[in-house]
Amino acid sequence: MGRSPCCSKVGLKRGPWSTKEDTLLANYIHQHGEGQWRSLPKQAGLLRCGKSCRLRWMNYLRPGIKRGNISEDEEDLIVRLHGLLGNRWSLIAGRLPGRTDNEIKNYWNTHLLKKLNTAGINPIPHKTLPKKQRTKAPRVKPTADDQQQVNPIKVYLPKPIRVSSSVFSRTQSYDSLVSGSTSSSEGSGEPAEKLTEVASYVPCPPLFELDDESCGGDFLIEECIPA
DNA sequence: AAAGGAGTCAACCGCCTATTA
DNA sequence: GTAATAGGCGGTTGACTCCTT
Repeated sequence: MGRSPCCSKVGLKRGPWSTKEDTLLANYIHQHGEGQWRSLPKQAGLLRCGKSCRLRWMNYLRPGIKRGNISEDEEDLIVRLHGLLGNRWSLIAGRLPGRTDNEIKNYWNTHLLKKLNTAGINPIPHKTLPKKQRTKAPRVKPTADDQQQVNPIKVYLPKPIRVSSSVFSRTQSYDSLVSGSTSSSEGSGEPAEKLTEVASYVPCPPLFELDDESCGGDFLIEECIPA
């Protein structure tokens, strides 16, 4: 079967959004709510593809979006979550209120990858997620009743690994690890030693390496990552 | 001051999955 | 059961800005 294009590109505007377009989109969504992205541009009077409208709303116009100034805590959380989830940017973004998947993805590619590489850390501690396991939540909006009954999304995690507090403390930021300014490595100046210590930071072994039997039970991601 | 390189990030592309007809 | 459609996602691109020479 042929895939129809998401929209006819003839006559549609591309590139950066003007403030007028932003206003039109935001006003329309405030009045009618999100969704119906295909028909939205026409009804809102925008010469844009529906996907483009959705992206603009999700990454820029949506209320509550924080922009820039990713804090050390957030950075730390991104690295931890990436270690667990890999390039599942939308999932990672879901754990960082006000942050978008696009922003996190950009931040990872421009800042964190470099930082990790500099520190000699393999930024891909997990295996690529098998395509089969790419699951999504049902698109139907749950009712209030459903939300009470619905099971939280479970993520299979291996058993937690105890890492000696001499390697790093819970309060130690990722930055301090990468920069090597830990008290334990201070002054040692031994690159190999530092590398080993930092490698221990990777919070869990590869997430999807384990089959169901060897998994050792399911854990909620909340148990591993502080909200 | 100008040119070129590097860094950043908004937006696009194409694929995948879920839903609907 | 199958095809079409819609929404969502991750990867990539390219325009813009900043920095260095």
